[in-house]
Amino acid sequence: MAPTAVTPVVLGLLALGPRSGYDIKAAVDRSTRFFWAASYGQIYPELRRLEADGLVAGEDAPNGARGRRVYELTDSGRKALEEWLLGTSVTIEYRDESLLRLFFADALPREQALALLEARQRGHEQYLDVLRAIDALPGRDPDFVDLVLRWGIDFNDWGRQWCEHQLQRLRRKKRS
Amino acid sequence: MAPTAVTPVVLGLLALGPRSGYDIKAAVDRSTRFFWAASYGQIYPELRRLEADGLVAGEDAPNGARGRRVYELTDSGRKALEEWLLGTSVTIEYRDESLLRLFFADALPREQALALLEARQRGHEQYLDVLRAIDALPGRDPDFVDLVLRWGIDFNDWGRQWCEHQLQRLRRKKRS
DNA sequence: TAGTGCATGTAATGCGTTACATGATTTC
DNA sequence: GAAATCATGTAACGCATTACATGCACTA
Repeated sequence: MAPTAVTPVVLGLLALGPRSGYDIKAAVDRSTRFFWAASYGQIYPELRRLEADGLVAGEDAPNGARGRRVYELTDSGRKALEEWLLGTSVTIEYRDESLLRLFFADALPREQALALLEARQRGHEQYLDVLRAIDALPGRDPDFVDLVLRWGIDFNDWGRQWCEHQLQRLRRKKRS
Repeated sequence: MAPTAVTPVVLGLLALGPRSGYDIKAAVDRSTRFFWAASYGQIYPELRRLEADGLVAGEDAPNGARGRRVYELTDSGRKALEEWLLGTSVTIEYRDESLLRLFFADALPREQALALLEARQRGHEQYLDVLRAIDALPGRDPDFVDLVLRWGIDFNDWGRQWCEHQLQRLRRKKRS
């Protein structure tokens, strides 16, 4: 089966340990969703496809009468993950409404345009709060999982400062 | 009509001057596509919707026998743009395969994992080249158009340095 | 016992890209 | 005369989200 956008997340998360579809969705919402989202509508069908292809192995692991199916990576699954990790595809999709507003902000009176920059700065600050709260959670993550969290924190901190700096620059420019 | 993702781009670009659908697509590909893409399949139907709603006015402006329809913003179109500019929606969608790779890089031998960071750094460098070439193009842009281009350049420059710095840190850590 | 969380799954919907069709004009 | 660019437009396809349905288990 041709891999889809959700394939690497499922394989990658299963590489960190066996999980159910529900668990995978929960892990995504805690971690990769900031740069790679996935929904139930993708995860469950994908797990069945991957099992049919022998990349993951599912096993029923009910809690009492409540059904539950836990998947783990097979050897070919691990190999497929490593191949993807070493691959060269570079999908980047970015949609940022705040940047789009800034881009068209010349249509506004100067003060309102600058307020958009301030709003963007606050957005970074709020994001920082969220990520720092995740960072403060107990338990240590593998090195590269932690590295990516650090990226999120550093990026938003940079973005916050960038907005501040540009605000100063543009206010100076206005006066001159 | 309820506004869609493509509505603000069309209104915003028309605020910078009258354009055809083709022109809009070309402008998007030169500018907003980095953070807000749009395709013909969105732009042409949207122009007809906006005209039906009175937000833009189209006029046939053929080049010889070759058909061409140029649109300009009406007063209510400008008002709709300003409303969106002052709105509070904050759509952010981000899909970055390079970050996803890093996130799962613990599954690789250390050296190969670090190579992923190096690859990300090169990605930033290439992006920088593209944006700096755009920046070097003759003609000056409105302040905030220029600000967003500056953001792209500064962000990639920051990202490049971040990768470099983390590479050093992780290599040091390995030795200890 | 009511509410929340665990757990699986799918149908409907919406959105956006890709690819194609058509044809004129300009440029080399 | 060929190739690239200008210009409009749509149909098909794939992808992803949303929303819903179902029901068990724990906890306050």
